[in-house]
Amino acid sequence: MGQTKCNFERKQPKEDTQNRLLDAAEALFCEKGFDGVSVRELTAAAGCNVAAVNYYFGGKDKLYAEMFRRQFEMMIQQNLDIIERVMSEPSVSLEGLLRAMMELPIRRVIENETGGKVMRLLVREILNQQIDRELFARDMKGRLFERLGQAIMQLVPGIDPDKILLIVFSIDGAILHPFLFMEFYQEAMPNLSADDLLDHMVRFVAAGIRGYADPNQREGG
Amino acid sequence: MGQTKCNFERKQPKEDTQNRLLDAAEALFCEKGFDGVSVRELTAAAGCNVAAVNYYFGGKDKLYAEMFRRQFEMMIQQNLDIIERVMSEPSVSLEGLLRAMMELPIRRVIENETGGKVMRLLVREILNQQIDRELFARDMKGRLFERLGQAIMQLVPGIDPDKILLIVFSIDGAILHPFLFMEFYQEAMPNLSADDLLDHMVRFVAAGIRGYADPNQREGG
DNA sequence: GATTGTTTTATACTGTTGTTTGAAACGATT
DNA sequence: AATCGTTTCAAACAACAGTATAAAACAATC
Repeated sequence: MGQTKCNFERKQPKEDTQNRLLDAAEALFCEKGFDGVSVRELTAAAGCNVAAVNYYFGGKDKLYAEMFRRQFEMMIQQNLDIIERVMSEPSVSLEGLLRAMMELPIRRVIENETGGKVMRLLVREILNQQIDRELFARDMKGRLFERLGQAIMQLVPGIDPDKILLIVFSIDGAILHPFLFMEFYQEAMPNLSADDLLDHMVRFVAAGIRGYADPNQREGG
Repeated sequence: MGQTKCNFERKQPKEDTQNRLLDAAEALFCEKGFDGVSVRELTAAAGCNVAAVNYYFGGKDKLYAEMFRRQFEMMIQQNLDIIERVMSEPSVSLEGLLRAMMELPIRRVIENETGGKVMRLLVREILNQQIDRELFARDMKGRLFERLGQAIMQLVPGIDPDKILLIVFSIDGAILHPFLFMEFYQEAMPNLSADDLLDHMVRFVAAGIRGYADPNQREGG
């Protein structure tokens, strides 16, 4: 359906409006949520006809899902890349890993970039239970959390393997909170810089993790 | 408007449907969100006519706001009461305070009570920016967080007062995460009990906080 | 240049939304 | 029993939602 025979040339127009729709979806849905945006508003922003979203995606919900899938995939991969990069460094440390993982999202949300809004929307939709739970659970928990757990157990010895998932969840909670409530952070602490916040988060979370280390190793780095 | 002269008798019918509507609103909105529930569905659940919501509250949004205000007020007050109670005990400790604050919400969400759903909805709506930000900021941050910060500084000496708000926010993040993602916790760790989770959270957060203590006091309880 | 398959368009359709209306039902006071 | 204010009701309202349709515009092939 919707494929010309020569699929290397002349698919400019098709992918063009299709991508314009995806871009508009990203911007508008993140701003107002699924119900807050009408198909007409969406297509107006993309500069095409109302029927386009049905023609290309088969419905508003399908477009929503597709836009989400892409963003989500990107986010997971970025995080995995960061872990691999940091863990391959010779001077690797728990604090270094935590900072590396936290830096990108924090800076993004502070500078109010698109990536930040997408992640907020992601959480929003998980809460709204309007998103494919399987996708989230498998990709997020299965891939990212498992890898992060491995890395942390490697960095700080003596952690009970039964507890590592709880620890990873707590890290996630620490990252998510400023992400979700950045405006309250900034309202309560107008002079808070991204570096100050990062310093705090690394310090707090690292201490929390090291609380789980084998007491024999507790004092070591 | 809508008040009989003798206001001690015979306001049964009025308050009755009004409360039935608020109850239905609490249950349904928490389940499906504002847009997910129609006025007809709402009034059907409350067993009254569609016009009732406009008659009593002046609109769907006003009913929503009113139901929220009540729940929110209750939640803040409960938390403040817990802090006062714990802080007045002779055997008060940081771990004791944390456990007391975390116990109620965790048990609520694990047993899937109404209170848990309301809190999820609260976060959801803050993310959706559909709620009076002033109400949240003033009550939540202004009252609860300030009191909690005081209590913690009292319990673990040597914390830089400039950092206490960040610490309180991090505590909030630690509590919120299992709250928001309990189903993933249970899916990933089917045998996780409320006590196990509480133990972890208290341990993790307490360690994070004590990481901020004056090094001289670091070893003391 | 006619034909073909793809994309875009304007418009219509069906359903649902929140809200309004005016009359009926109710309960209590006179 | 008549009157009063209050509450409930069925029905209708206008607006907007997502989707479907059929014709037009387009680009490329033969």
